[in-house]
Amino acid sequence: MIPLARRMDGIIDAIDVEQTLDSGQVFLWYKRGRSYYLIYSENVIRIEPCHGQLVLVHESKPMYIDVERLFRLDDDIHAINHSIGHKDALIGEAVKRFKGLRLMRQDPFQCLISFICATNTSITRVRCMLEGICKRFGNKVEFDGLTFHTFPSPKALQDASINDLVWCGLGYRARFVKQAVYSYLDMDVESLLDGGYDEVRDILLGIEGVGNKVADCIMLFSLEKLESFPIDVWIWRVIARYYRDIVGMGVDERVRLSPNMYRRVSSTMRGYFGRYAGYAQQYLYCYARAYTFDNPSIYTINR
DNA sequence: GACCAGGAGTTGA
DNA sequence: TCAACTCATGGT
Repeated sequence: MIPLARRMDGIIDAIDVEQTLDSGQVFLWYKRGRSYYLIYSENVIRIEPCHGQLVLVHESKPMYIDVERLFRLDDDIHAINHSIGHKDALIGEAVKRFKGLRLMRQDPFQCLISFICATNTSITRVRCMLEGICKRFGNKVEFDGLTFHTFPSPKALQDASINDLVWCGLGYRARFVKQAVYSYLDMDVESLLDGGYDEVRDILLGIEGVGNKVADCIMLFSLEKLESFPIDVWIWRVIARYYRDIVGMGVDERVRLSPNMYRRVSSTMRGYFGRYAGYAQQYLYCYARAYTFDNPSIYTINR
C-alpha cells in the first residue's frame, strides 16, 4: 500500500482517483469493481483507492512505475492550491469542489498521440481511437483475468500505415499521427523535459497536427511544464464569461481563437495564475464541465 | 439535418 | 494577421 499525497509533515491527503482519471487528461483507463486499470505505455497498472487515501498498485510488466510520480505526489498540492485558489472566487470554488483532483505525469509519447487524436472530437471517441491503436499495434495482456491491449512503443507504431490508422477510427488525424511518430523518434525527450516552456512549445509546434492547445496539453501532462494553460472550448467559455476583464478586449466565446489570440490569452492566464497555472486550468476545466453554464451558479460567484 | 466535440492546416484577402 | 473553409465521425 502506498500512501497518496503524503506531505512532508506526514499528513496524508485524499486523492479522488476517478475524478483524476475522468478529468480529460488521460483516456485509456477502465473501472472494474473497485479497481481502476490504466494503460501506461506498455504496462497495465491496477489502482485501488482505499478510503481515498491509499492505493494498491500492481503492474502487468516488471517495469516499475512509481505511483507517487504517476500522480505527481511530489507536488506540494497544499502550496499549489493555496497559490492559485486565492486568486478569485471561481478558482477557489473549483478547487474546493474538486479537492481530490490531481494532475498526472504521463508518458510523453502516449500523451502526444492521445492529444493529436483529441482534436475536434469528444473524449469518448478519443478513447475509441486509442483503443483501436492499442488493439492493432499494442500487446495483448492478460491481467487479473482481464484482457487489455497496451499502448504501442514509437517503434511499434512506426510501421503503421495511414490506412491502418484510419481503420482505427482516426480519420483525417491518421496522417498527423503517422508524421508525429517519426518526429518523436527524432526528438530528444530528455531535452523536452528539461527545456523551458517557450523553447519546448516551439519544438512541439513543429510536429504536424500539433497546434497551441495540443502542445500545451502535452507539456502540462507529460513534460513537466506546470505553467501550461491549455485552452479548449470549455476553458475558452470560462475565460470569456469570467476572466474577460483580465484577458482584455476581443474576448467573445462565439469567436474562435486565432493562434495569436490563443498565445495572448494563454500567456495572460499563465501570468495571472503563476507557475501552477496548469493546475488552475484543470480545476476550471472540471468545474466548467460539471457545472455547465445552464447552471447559473457559476455566474453567482463574485470575484 | 444541424450542431458539437479537450483543433489544426490551408487558403485568400 | 485573420476569417473562412475543410478535415472524419459518432452522439445528441
